[in-house]
Parts: sequence; structure tokens; C-alpha cells
Amino acid sequence: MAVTIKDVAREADVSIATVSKILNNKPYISESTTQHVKEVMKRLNYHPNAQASNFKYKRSGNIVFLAVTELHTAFHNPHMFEILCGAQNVIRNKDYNLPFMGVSDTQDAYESVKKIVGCNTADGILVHGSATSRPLVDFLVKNNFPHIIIGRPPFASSTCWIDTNNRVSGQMAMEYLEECGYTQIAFIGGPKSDEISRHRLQGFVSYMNINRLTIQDDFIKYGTYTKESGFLMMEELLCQPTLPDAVICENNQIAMGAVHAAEKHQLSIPKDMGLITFDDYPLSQLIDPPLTVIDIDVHEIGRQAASILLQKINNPALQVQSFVTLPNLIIRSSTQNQNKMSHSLI
Amino acid sequence: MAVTIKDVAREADVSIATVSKILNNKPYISESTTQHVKEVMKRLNYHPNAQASNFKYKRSGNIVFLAVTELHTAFHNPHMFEILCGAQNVIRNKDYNLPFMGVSDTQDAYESVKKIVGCNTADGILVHGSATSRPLVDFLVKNNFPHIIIGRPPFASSTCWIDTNNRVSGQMAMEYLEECGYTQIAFIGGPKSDEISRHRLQGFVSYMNINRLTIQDDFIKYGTYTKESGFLMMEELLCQPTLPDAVICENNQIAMGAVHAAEKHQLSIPKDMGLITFDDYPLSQLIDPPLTVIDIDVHEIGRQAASILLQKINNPALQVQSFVTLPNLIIRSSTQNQNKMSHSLI
DNA sequence: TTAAAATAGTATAACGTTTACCTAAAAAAA
DNA sequence: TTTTTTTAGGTAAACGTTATACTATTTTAA
Repeated sequence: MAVTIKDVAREADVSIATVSKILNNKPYISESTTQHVKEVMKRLNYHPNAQASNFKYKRSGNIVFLAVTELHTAFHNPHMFEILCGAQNVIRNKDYNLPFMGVSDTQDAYESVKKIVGCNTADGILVHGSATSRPLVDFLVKNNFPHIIIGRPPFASSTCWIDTNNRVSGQMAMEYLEECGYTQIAFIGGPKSDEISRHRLQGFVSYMNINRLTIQDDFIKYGTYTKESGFLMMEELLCQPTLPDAVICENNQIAMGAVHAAEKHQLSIPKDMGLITFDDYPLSQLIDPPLTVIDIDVHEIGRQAASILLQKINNPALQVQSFVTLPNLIIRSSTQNQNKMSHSLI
Repeated sequence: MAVTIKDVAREADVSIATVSKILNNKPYISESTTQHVKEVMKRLNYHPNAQASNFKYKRSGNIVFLAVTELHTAFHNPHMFEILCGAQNVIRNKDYNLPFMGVSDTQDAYESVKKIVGCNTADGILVHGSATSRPLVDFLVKNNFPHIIIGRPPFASSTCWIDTNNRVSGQMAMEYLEECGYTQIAFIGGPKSDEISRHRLQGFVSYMNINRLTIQDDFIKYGTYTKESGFLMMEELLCQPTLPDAVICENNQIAMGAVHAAEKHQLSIPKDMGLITFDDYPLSQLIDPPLTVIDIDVHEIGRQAASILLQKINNPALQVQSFVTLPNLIIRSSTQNQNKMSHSLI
């Protein structure tokens, strides 16, 4: 059916080896035959069969993107799609496909990985954090199968992962608030045990210490990652004898609750109170006021993960380390420069 | 490196044909050799090379999911990811991969399709609405390449597409509002020219007509798909001599603006005014009040698209028609039963 | 002028499967 | 018993490409 290298060879009256060499820019073919063969290719509308080529090269041409995607997880991880897009951008230029594989849980993920590795379905794998588990990682490491874990695994392992630096996120939030002139900073976090939350708080605290700023103990609140918890914690803050003039909220939902609490207490954001949060969800730009946010550069994570993985694939001996990306500050209206307020109005 | 069918054959002391037949459940192999060979497979940890098999079968094992994904489009189309997941669910069970291909514009999409078809990269293609264009569709049709367009193309074509029924969406919104006991219904839409908007409005209007309900002309407003527009249109409505007791907002952003306007006018939603909108974005459950929504069953679209495409691939003669899915009503707090209010409180 | 090296091209074996065609034994039918 | 049919399995070609090893010609170097 489809036209193959044989058809081209026959039609151009050369051997298939010659055609192949032209396809792959190998030396020792004259300019004239090259041109002739290329014309024939065009005339026959020949396209080399990528699959056959991959088969011969013993590569699959696939890099699997593996993630846990229960129903309706999009909100829980809108970042997943963006990471996929970032990775896809890099991979497309390198003649790889990026099969998306959504599994139902980490057990399913583990089974899938075994199948992928066993059946040669892929040359490498990007494992989204939601799909990691110790057995999965151990399996990949043991089989020396090229992979990158997106999101630092919560267990020690000699694998290669990429993540954002949550400590720096905490620092950046604080740094920007200070720059704005806010001085009494509160922190509303998720569960105390959560690692991400802990790291962000550490960043915040270390910035405060380095800059010899004092932290009021009762300005640090823990709760859950919900709107309701944000509301309650903010209320608590507002009922204490001294008020903060800015608050760092661990996520959009908490921020949403905090905004409502401030509204209830007739505090204006950003004038009476600055508010900054993490992760740029669609919500953050749509609520009132639009939120200033420390965001993960999620495309960059996808791009980097993919490009490092490609390096690994092309050079299996390469020992690549895990690495972190830096967050981005996105300034919106929930913070404002407290000192130069009047200036900007003149 | 990897263990192949040859290794199994040698180790089991049979021919590779026998091993292959066992793999593919072909007849005329005795139970005893079957068992023996299977044991050897297990012992050697043999996995058939899917790529080689596909190559032999002249199929690629890929179904491409093609979509336009500029940077940060996630919010503009969070549905894209959900459709991808839905499709993936179906495809995974059929031993296909679902390479995700994000392109920058429809021109890029067209080039990609030509490459995919030419190079045999895929056996079929799911084209997300964002990637369609007349040349692309014409190309697929002309080459008789299995495909489904997700989202009805805005031009006439003998292709096969899947979409939700926006007229029914409009009807459902109205039907539910009536059921709740709201009687004076307003409609805040996007641009008058927008097809989706027009269809939803048509559904609304036709429901009103069939049920002999009157529509006030000045209860129908057009604007843009933004929060600001929603706010303005709602203000307009609230300044008119007669007030609606419920409003249908074309999308989440408009609804957001409308909610603010109602707040400003000290109207309580859902008590003084019911509000219903379309498409279940994360926003809708997080704002105050959480919004009642007519949602596209986006997983179902993905699943159906994939399963129809698989049918097409397996039976090229099959002439499948385009088809529509029905929307879902998701009841939240921006509407309430006006008649039985007291009942529920007793 | 002759030998060596570079150029231009071909023939063919792989890659790991599947399958059409073959053989031989066993079972069934005559 | 003989013939036919069924069962069990093997041989080898094919899928479309790439690469190694080869030949033959031309160019360069000695």
C-alpha cells in the first residue's frame, strides 16, 4: 500500500542501500544521484516508515508519561497537564512520541512500568509524582531503565527526580512581602506533617532569621488545605491581640477562605493586609482581589525533565543528579507596596 | 540484550513458530508443549516485543491525541486533559498507546497530521477541536485516515465529530430552574456571534416556548466571556424595572462577575436569585456560593471518541456518523427549591 | 608510472515477530 | 486394511529499514 524504500530504489534505478544513505545523509553518494533520488521520493510522495526505522535501531521512539489520574483529578493537579505540555515540546523536536499513560493508583502504575520495561514499549519514562512508589522506583533503578521522577519522592532512593525548591518559595514569598513594606507576617499552612508545607515554612523562617526579623509564634497556623480551614485560621489570627499586616497562605483554597474572613472583618486586601499564596491555579487570577502568587514554573519542569531524560537515553553511562527548579513570583493585586502607595498615584 | 522469542525457542527446544503460536493462542499445539514453553517464558522472564509485533502486523499501535496547546492554555481548556484521560482509559485496554501531541497553532497541527499519516506514526488520530482546520480535515478525509474530531467543526465536512449538545444544555438549565420554582429567567451570554452561546440560548428559548413561558427581551444580555462583562450585564439587569429571579450565565467567569454584582446589590444567591452556569471548572465549586452547573461529560466524550475510533480502525469499511453526548446537571448551592424552602428547614 | 586512498555504489544480513506452506504422525473414515 | 483427515509442529520468507562488508572506479600520492 504505502510507498517504501524499495519502490523508490526501483523507480530511481539504484539500490535500497543508496536510498537509505541519502535518507540518513551518509557520505559517498554523488550530488547527482542524491538529487535524482530525492526527486523520485517527492514524486512518489515517499515518507520513511518511522516504525521500521525505530525497530531496526532497537528503539521504540516512545517516552511514556505516567501519572495517576483518577476521575476528576484535574483540579487537584492542573499542573500535570502543563508538565505534560512542557515535556512534549522538548520531545517532539527529537522525533520521540510521548504516550500519555494515566493509571488508577500506584499499584497500577507499578504494573504498567513492569509491562513498559518488559515489552520495550518505551525508551524512557517520566513518572509523575502521583504515580511513584518505592517498588516502582526500585524496579526502574534495578533495571537501569532511563527515567525521571517529577516531584521529589517521599522516600530515600538513588533515583533521579526533579522538583521545585519549596524552601526558596517560602523565602521568595517573605522577601517580596518585606519589599512591599509588610512587617508583621503570618503563615497559614496545611497539615503540620506535610513536607511541602514544612519546606515552605522553613524558607519563610530562615529568611526571617537571616534578616533578623522576629516571628510571632501565634502568627503560624496549621490546618488543612481547604477553604474552610483558611477561613478559620484567618479568624483566629484576627482575634488575637496583635494583628499581622500580611499573611502567607499555603494554597489557593486556604487563601480563598482567608480572603472571606478578612472581608467579614472589613479588612481591605491589600491595603490593610497583604496576602500571598503558592501555585498559580486559575482561581488565583479570578477571585477578588486577584492573588499574588509564588508559582512553580511548571513548563520548565516538564521541559527539563524531558531534556535530561533524553540525555540519559542517548548516553546511558551518564550519571545525572536530581535537580530543582526555581519558583516564579507573579504579582497581582493582593499585595501592594505599602511605602510608595501615594507615589504611584501622583 | 533482552530475551527474544528465539531464546525461548532454543531453551524450550521447539521452533520459534511454535512459541509464536502459543503466544497468539493458535490451535494445533499440544497442552504439554504449551505448558512447557510457558514455563520457559516465565523462567527467562520473556516479554514479547510489542514493537516487532506491531511492525509485522503493519500497525503502529499508536493513536495520536492532537491539540493546540499554547503556553498556559490549561484554564482556557481544562477539559482537554479530562478528554485525554477518558480516551486513554479506553485505549489502554486495547494495547494502543496514546501519544499526546501538542502543537502551537492550526497550521502546525496540519503539518503534524501530514507527517503522522505519511510516516505511519499512528493508526488513528483524535483531533481536539482546538487543532481543527478545513485543510486538516480535508486531508484526513481524502486519505481515508481514521480520525474523530472532538468538538463540532465550524465548517461543513463529511468527517466524523463528537460534541456535547449545547441546545440540550440550555434546555436543561431552564428545566432545572423551573423545577426549582424560578419563573423570571435572565440569560447572560458571551458574544452574540459565538456558536456555542447561540445554541445554549436556543435551547433555553425553545424550552420557554414549548412550555409557554414568556421571555422578556431585556432579560437577554450579550457581552464577553469575562468576569467584568458578567458584572456589567448583571448590573444592567438589576437596574431594570422588573427583576429576574434567576439568571443563566454562559460561563464561570461571567457567573463570577454576576455573583459580585448581586452581592453589591445585597441580593442573596440562591434565595433572592438563582444562578446556573455551564462547564464545571474548578472555580465553580470554590466560590461563594458554589455554583450549580450544566457540565459536559468530558470523560464520556473522551471515552466515546476513543472507542468509536477503535471501531473505525478495526473495520475501515465502517461508516460511522458524528454524534453528540448529553450534558450533566451538577446541583450546588447557587440554586435552591423556591417552593419547599421552609420544608427542608423543619 | 604505480600504489594507495578516496569515492560511489551494491549485495545482503540483520532487527523480532507472524504466517503461509510444508511434513509427519495419529486418528478417523472408508 | 487402506485412505483420508486431523493434529502437532517445523521451515523460511516477509514486514521496511540500517549497516557491514564488499566491488569497482576515480583521484591522489609516491
